[in-house]
Amino acid sequence: MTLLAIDGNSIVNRAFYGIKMLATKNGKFTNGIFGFLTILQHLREQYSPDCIAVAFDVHAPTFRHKMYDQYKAGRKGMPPELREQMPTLKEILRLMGIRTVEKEGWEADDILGTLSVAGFDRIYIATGDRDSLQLISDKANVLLTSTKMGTTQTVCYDREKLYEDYKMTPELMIDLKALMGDSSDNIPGVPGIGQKTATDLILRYGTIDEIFADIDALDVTPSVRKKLAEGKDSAYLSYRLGTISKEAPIPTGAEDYTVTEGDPAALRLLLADLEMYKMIDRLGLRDIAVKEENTTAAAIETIEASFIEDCLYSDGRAYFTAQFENDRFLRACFAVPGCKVALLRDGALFLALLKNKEIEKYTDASKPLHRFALMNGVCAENLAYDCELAGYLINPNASDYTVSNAAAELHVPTPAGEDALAVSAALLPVIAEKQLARLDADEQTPLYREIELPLAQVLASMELLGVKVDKEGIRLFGVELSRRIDALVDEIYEIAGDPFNLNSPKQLGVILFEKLGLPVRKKTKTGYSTNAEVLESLADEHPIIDKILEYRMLSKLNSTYCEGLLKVVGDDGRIRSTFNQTETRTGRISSSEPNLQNIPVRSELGREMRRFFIADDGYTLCDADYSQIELRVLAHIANDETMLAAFNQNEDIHTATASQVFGLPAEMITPALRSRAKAVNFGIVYGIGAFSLAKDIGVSRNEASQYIKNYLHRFSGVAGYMDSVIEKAKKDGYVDTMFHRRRYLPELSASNAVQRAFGERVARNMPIQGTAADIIKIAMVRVYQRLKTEGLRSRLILQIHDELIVETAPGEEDAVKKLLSEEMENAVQLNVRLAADVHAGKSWYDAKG
DNA sequence: CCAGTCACG
DNA sequence: ACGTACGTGACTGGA
Repeated sequence: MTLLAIDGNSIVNRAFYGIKMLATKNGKFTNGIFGFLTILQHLREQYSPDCIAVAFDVHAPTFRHKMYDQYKAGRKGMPPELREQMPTLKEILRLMGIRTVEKEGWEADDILGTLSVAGFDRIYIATGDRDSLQLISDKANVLLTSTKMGTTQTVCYDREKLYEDYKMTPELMIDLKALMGDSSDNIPGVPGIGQKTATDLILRYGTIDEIFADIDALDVTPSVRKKLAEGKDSAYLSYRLGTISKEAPIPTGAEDYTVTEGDPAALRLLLADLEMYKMIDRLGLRDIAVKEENTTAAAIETIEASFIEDCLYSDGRAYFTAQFENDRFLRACFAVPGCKVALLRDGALFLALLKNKEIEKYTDASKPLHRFALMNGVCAENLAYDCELAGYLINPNASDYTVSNAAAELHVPTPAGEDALAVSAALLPVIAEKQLARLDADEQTPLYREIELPLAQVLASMELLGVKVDKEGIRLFGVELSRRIDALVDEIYEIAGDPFNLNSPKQLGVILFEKLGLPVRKKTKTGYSTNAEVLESLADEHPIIDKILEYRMLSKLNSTYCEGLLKVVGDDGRIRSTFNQTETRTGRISSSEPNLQNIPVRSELGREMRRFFIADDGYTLCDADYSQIELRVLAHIANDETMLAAFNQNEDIHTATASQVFGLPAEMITPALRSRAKAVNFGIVYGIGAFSLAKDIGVSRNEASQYIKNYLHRFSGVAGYMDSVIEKAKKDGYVDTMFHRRRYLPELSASNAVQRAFGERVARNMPIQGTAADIIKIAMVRVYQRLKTEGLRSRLILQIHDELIVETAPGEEDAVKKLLSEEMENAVQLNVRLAADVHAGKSWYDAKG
């Protein structure tokens, strides 16, 4: 029989500090539990133990801790974020059929010690605490876990490995500690004797008994001899404190620790409450039927569908999941009454169903359906439900929004079945009902039905259309960049004296800060920081710096934009991106593979890239971007009279801000002052801090702090908003936008001040960024619809957060310009006018003002 | 697979 | 005493 004995406290601590703070949307912290279970599964897979014991310390009340237990006083108490996870962790272990062991007056160490001599053939002791190495024996191994770079690694120690690493036997580890002490455990050892001397003494003389038998006979320096003589009592006290007991009064039989079946159904429920859907999979609980209100989920029966009528549910609606491969239809599964699933393989029939306006459709993800329909020249009609979009609106903090995640979260029994597509389909009727009810309860139905659902079709259309590029132009630009890069590389190697990998911050750091001796301005956790901000501050120190900065810029342009984009140009000369609708925490869309939302513009050379984004023959590009949408949204939400007045009188907002902050009339605001005010405005939107503002505009921290004070004094509406939004966030646990898009903020209840401060900045920013995102989404849907209903051939092809681009057909330019500015400026009625600037041109470069 | 860097709004 | 503005995605080097 094999026993895995785990030091619960030690492992959960490692897990807690090794994994970034995870929390459920209700603000329950879960990272300690998650990390522990990850390590546990790892150990189970690697060592296949028959029996498992998890030992925990019993924590004495705090006063006792301080009064009597002085040797433990140096140990830090558990942070509340971890403490609150402990009862749940123990409950999870119980439901997994794993025994936990704790005994008043005994530490987890002692329990492990006792188990290390129990009647098993092999005992693996898992802990992060090196103390336990003394427990190694012929049948007991110690699995020492450590967290390196976020991942936990375990090293299996037996006698040999211990000797290899420490030149010690397990027994001598206690003697070693008796001499050198352990500050983390408040074990004094012999004062003045460190690891080096202690190891040396033990290697030469053996145990402390042998060392102290005759101190005068030892071949050591007089000072060491003196320290030993004075520290003898302390050494023996330390020996006793450092010896792990093997006599804790706990059960030691194999039958006591055999892993039982536990209660998988309850375990699945509990893990679902903790939103640990990946863990449910990893523990093989995905298909555990959850018993709820006497309903036991039945197994799925699959039938073939030959007619649309075969595909409908009892309410006449269609609930289905579909599978595509490169936009080719493979199959669809429809939930039909009686826990049956109808399998449809006929693409033509599926298309007919999609375009049928009478049938209300409920699906896991609608964008692929829109893509399929649009590719075949029709529109998917009457889509009432998209599980991903619903899940995203309910809580956008997750990473995916699958039907099975929703089922786990909502405690919906999962029917048994091999085919994930069929299982998801079978779940849809009940999942849809529950999620739609939740959206309603959270007042998100309009956001869902009028913004997100229609937007899915707009994004599908944009993805299919893509944007035309001048492939040859990009290639030539890349050739020119490569030429300049090669020349720069030669010059840099020449100055540095040796060739090295310029793309490696590590190697560059060695050259700059060791070889050339430049001053170190900032460090990262892995070494010297070499980012642009640091390099710019070193530009006057050495001529190599400017060349490196130029190299960085050119190689970024070449690798990401020239080479990267060339790889994804389609046969028709167009680039097609994916627009992700459930990615960001704020409600923005993101773009990937390739990202078309970060094409260079800020540097003149980078901006050249936009000359290669062009319109089809005879067409032009119409580019419309909102002017200061986030600040306008802020003015509205905060109902700030001063800011509203500035916008409504068409003043330049940064100048107006400068005028308020610096107490000068607008005519006296210099470009430098305006630029500072601009940074203040950005800071306000991001949740401002004096330090960062100071760094950004290069003034003292005090000065920056004064600007912020002035700002909040002059814009009292904004000041009031900043306070009230945080108050609301703390009360409700979430913030929301004008259109009720939500973001939960578990960070706000963190005990760590840095994390809490982050939560507060997010609370200030999300309603602003999110409302702006809502607004442009409304505009996108309307622009798309109007282009269609007005019979125009022009098409919306790109969105860059506050900017829309329409590829405009010959002769439609005036109509499109008018349509864009109308729909963007009138997407919502705020207390402030929304303004959009519209320009047309042959390329994106030309169309952008 | 993560950290560092840098492109965008 | 400590870390430092919101939201993204792509590329590179190196464990």
